[in-house]
Amino acid sequence: MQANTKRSTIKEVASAAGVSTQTVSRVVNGRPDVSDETRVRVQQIIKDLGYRPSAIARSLIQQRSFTLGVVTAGLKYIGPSRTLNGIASAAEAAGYSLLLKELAHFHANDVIPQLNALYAMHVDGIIWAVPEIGDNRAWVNDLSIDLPIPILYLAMEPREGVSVVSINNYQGGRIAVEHLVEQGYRHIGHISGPLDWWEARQRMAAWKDVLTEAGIVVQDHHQVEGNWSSSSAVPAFEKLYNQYPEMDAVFVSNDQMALGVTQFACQKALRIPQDIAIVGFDDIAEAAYFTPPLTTMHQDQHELGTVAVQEVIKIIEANQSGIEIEESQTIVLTPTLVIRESSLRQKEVDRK
Amino acid sequence: MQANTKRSTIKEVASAAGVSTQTVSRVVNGRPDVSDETRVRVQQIIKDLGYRPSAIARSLIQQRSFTLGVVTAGLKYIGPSRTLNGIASAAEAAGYSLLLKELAHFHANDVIPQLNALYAMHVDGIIWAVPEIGDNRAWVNDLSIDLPIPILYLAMEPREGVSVVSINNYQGGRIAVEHLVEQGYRHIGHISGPLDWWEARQRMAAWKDVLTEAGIVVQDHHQVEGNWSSSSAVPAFEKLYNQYPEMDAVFVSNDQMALGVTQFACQKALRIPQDIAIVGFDDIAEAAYFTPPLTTMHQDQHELGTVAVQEVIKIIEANQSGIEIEESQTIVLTPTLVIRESSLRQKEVDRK
DNA sequence: CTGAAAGCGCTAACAC
DNA sequence: GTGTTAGCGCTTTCAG
Repeated sequence: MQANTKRSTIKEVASAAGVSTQTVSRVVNGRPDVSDETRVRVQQIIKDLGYRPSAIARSLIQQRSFTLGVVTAGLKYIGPSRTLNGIASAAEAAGYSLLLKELAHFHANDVIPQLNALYAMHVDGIIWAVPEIGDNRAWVNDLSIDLPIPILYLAMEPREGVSVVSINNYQGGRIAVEHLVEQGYRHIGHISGPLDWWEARQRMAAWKDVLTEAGIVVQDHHQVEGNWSSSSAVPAFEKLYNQYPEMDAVFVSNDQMALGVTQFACQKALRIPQDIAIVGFDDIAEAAYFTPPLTTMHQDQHELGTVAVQEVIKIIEANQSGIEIEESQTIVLTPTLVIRESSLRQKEVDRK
Repeated sequence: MQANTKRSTIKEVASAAGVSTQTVSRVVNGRPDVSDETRVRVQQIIKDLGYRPSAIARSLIQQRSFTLGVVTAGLKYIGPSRTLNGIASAAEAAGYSLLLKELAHFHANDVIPQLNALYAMHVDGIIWAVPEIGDNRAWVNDLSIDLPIPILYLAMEPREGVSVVSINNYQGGRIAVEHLVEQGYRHIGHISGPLDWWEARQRMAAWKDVLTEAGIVVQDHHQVEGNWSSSSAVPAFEKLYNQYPEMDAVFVSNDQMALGVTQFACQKALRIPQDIAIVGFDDIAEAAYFTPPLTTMHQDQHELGTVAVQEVIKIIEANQSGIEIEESQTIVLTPTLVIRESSLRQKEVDRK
């Protein structure tokens, strides 16, 4: 039992045990070249003194911290949190600690201080998990902030010379809209996310392409922009419905907005999916319990995080052992369609 | 522009500038006792070499890291994420970094390694943000893991000799149920969270107490246990409804479960709130867009996090300047009622 | 205003 | 098996 006052050092353990600090170090690190007798004695003293080795002193000398830096934003939303969850569990499994920085805003482009702060803490690698918005990626190719450690980018448009792990939003959008087309819908509107978001543009582009390929003419007034929130979707859908009254289905760029659409439709006595079919994106936990349950694109943000961790660590280990590996890898995960009631062409029997 | 290869040191800067490392240190730390000429020259060289001071070397010598350890669990749920969000923004504002550990399970009680890992990284304080479940707090009073740094506990039953920042779940439960009683409901059921959770027990106790005080007899079959998820609420509510058919209102221990209840009610053609009123707990972003919009207890988990950070830092700074402060403070935040349609006694006019 | 020496807590490399 | 020496990158202390 140690006193709750100060950190005990390897030196104190050494002198209490009557050995050198070196021997204590060997015991702590489980090296084989210590006699059993010594080992046991030292271990006992370590316990008695409540000695806990200093990881940062070790980092300093080994030039290796077994720590990963993570820069994120918008943790109050479930998407970024699920990704962080994946990062945290993979890091834990790999024996790495996590140093977390959250940007105050998604748009923040004063990123240099964040990067420097992480580097100052000797992180072995960095995962940049802030979504790509507007020009907040302009700095990526700025060599002046080049760090001697790997940086892995999440949820970003793949780029030359940069490691990226991403979800294929374009493909996801295609699958969603193709599903609606297959169900027989021909007047398919779109509520997009904010169009300065790369992900929103990808999903919208897919919507356009699939319809065009199906021989359906896409016009500007078939689409309205939301801001990802349920509240934004209510006026957005109202506007869309007014300017596109033939609309019989809508691809909504995330589930929160789909919820807003659902509420509005309910108020206007529009039946889902008989009068208007809905497909969302994300597959949040609540989607299965909307009224009616929401068809949506499931994206595995948890896995996005775990893959990211595995990739940085792969690069770190490779650098460590001097192996040259291809610098910039790009990994893309594809979302999957989860079909629920909100998008199903009803059979005659279903119409009461 | 430095080469993307290795960390440059204070020594390199010093010799390149023709000064001592001491002088470089003074420049880096903005000390006044350097001539302007020297300062400018050194700053230029720092830039040229891409020198970034090592925070861990500094931590080692100053015995102070300006880093907080955070232990959390369940980041895939929105509650813990919102708290982490609050922690992160407050830490950023105070100039502290965050070292994050996520427990694989809520129940994990092998906490010593987590604590030790954080301490090994020289964190200045720890925020324990894992909910209190079963006996996963048994270790709190175990002196053998006493650390020489402050630990602040979140969302835990207040205890002697321990600093706690918590949300008053009992009070929140009372407010929720009192609202239903005021609306005129007399047959109020309860779907609780898992009863090994302290928070679930608190809310349930409040439900019992308020009804009893109102002269309403509470019986065992008026309550059913869920597991916080929407899916658990469907069979839970079905069972509750069968065994308590007079029930005209239900206090559900979180919003996800309230959503499950909503869906089931809708399928059974039970109208909300005419046939069954619902009050939830949490005020998740989606709650305002349920059909009908959900009355719920808003708990400010973001603030829970910011307050926690401010408290640990207060203790840290006090210890630092040798001031003795009362060791164990308890701060309790109270949730607020957000009234929406799901709980309103309808006027005649509202009934079509 | 600037520098030299010592050392934070630990481990690599080498001796014995 | 175990100890000694040196030093990771920085700051504190004390001289000048």
